[in-house]
Amino acid sequence: MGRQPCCDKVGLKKGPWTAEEDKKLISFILTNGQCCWRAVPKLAGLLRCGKSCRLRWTNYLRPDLKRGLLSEYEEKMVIDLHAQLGNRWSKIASHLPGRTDNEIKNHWNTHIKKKLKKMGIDPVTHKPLPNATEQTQNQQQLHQPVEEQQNQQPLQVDLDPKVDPNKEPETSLESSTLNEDKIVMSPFDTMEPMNGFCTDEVPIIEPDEILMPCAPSSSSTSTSSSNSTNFLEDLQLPDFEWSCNYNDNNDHNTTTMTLWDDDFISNLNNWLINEDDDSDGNQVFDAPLTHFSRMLMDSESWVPGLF
DNA sequence: AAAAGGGTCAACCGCAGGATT
DNA sequence: CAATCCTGCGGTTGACCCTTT
Repeated sequence: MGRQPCCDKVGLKKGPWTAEEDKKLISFILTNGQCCWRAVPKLAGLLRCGKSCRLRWTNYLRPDLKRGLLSEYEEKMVIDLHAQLGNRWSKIASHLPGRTDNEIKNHWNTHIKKKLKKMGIDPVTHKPLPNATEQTQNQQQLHQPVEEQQNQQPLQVDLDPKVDPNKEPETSLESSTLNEDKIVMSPFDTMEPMNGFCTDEVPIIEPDEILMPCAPSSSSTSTSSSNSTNFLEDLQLPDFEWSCNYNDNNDHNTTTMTLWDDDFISNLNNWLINEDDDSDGNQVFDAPLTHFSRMLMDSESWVPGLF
């Protein structure tokens, strides 16, 4: 009956990941794609449980991650989405490309929560705090309370084209049966100059849409990273330019999403091939440089859902 | 210069729901 | 159909870093 347990948790390493472990995990996933996480540690030669590998990959190593602080625009998105979805961080994250649920959750707990409290907004209910009438006026300009949103015609943003169009539209933000795929944008959003950007227009990167510069491009700056191992900084992944038709409040016309910094290919190649002297003498990955770019360009080489 | 305190965030834990046997 | 596993999610923790005293 059933299947074998995922991991026995005996002799498995815990705690911060080392650069060496990151190397192994990346090289494994680059060559094999995301398969059964349970098998990953064994196949990749890691003394971690599959869960830990998945977490490390999705929260830290995935090349399509945006790093650095959330922009003002992203913050507003998070606040609005949180008002609709509550603490469903993964749902919120799914509307913010390049951001992870963990990242958003952390940002919410460390930054946004305090900001909202300062502005006199209850971060849980998104309603004005009882003793914060003064601040409330302030915040109303930024983010209207839920009740007022309900009185105004909320803008229905259908984030999922598969949603039945004949469905009764959600009119209450506090509906306990809120369809998480239908996001009611706050009036704040309707007033905010969106420059044509809607959440349902967030471009989804398909693997075959990822353009990998084969030749090293001119130097580009890597995004800030507060990485304990400095691993990604070392990688210097080449920039992936994706044009978003929205502005954040800093008047940026485009948002650059860093996919791979420009020296990634050569760095990774050096790293995995030349520098990879495992203590046990195993070469983790010995594909030539060209293999990488071909693999990354060829959609068929990707396991669906790798990103 | 050192200690204390606070902030940040990567990683772990436990649970739920769906999948598999 | 029941038992078990797998994956993903949200809450929490603790190590590290920065600022203040």
